[in-house]
Amino acid sequence: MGRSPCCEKIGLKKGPWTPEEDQKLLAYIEEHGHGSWRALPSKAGLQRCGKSCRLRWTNYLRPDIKRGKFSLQEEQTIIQLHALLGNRWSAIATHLPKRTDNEIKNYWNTHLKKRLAKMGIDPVTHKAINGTLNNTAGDKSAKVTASLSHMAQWESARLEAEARLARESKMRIAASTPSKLHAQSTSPPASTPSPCFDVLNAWQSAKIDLESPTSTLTFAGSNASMLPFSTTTALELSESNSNVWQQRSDELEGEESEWKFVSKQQLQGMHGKETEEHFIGCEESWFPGTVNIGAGFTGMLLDGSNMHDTSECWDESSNGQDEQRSQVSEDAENKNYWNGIFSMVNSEQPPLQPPLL
DNA sequence: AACAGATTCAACCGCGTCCCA
DNA sequence: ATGGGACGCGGTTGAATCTGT
Repeated sequence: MGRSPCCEKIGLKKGPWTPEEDQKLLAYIEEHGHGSWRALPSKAGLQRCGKSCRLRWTNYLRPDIKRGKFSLQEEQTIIQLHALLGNRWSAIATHLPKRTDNEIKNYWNTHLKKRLAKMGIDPVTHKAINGTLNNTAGDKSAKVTASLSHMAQWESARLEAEARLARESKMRIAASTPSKLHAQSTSPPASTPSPCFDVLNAWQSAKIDLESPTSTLTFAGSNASMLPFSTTTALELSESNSNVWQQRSDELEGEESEWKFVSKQQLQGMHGKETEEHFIGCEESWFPGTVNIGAGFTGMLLDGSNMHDTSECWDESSNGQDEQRSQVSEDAENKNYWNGIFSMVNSEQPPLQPPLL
């Protein structure tokens, strides 16, 4: 019920937008706001249906859209959230500032899904495809995945609800004046970047020692809570395994290769602790030449046990001591991990976006 | 240079949900 | 409680572009 009449039924234009149409739509929304999408086209002098205008605005013309390549962290976040939420693109987009659900969906379908498949990971279930991974990783994967799957099922529903709340809150915020916004005691100071829930930050807050005095990484952004982390794992890897890293780096080219590099670590059971950047205002600031380990959530699903050992990175054989330790602490770590994520979800305001004009 | 196949991504389609009278 | 309008979401399409032969 309630379906809008299609464009062709009322003789409206379809297909690609012309610069003139874009200009009309932009000018109208800048002056009046979009208001009712249904009423907008005639008011703006466009021979389009409201739906088409809304899509054009939300997916392309909106000023707060970041276009261009996805950063490594964005890719990781997408994968992680997809593992939790499935094809809930709008919910995933809630956690990727300046990216649209459509863009994320396209990127998933054209890039990430294929890469995961190539790596032997089922992009739907985020589980290892039988026989495509080495035994160690595969065994761990099955074990850990089984132990986490019920949690994921429960909590994905919860995250969905959180995403919904975030959307609603965003709408309220968009309707509020800046002064009202500022008056809300739970809101962050207007002068600081809006907090953006990031599952990686949650991960870090739950599991990672933030101190990394020897870090060589530099990052944009000033909010300490959003600072990325150069972890001991990353350092150990970049130092003790620098030769190997160099060798591997030589073999790999470009961002995609680096992504593969990270993924291989995950598959081999080596989980570094993420280095991280906050997306807002510092995209592309990660260091191509520095090990940027994003074990991340898919990694957790594949192998949620160890976060300590870096020597396994390029060793085909796993470290038995670490494995034992991992098993002992597995449950506790999983619990900490999930608790960290969901306490972060609960404590964070939804990502704020500039109010629509 | 020309063609074919593959890839990308903006845009469309149709359904579900929300809201209001 | 119900029906209809409006909007948002996820899946799909197809033109444009890229890549390989």
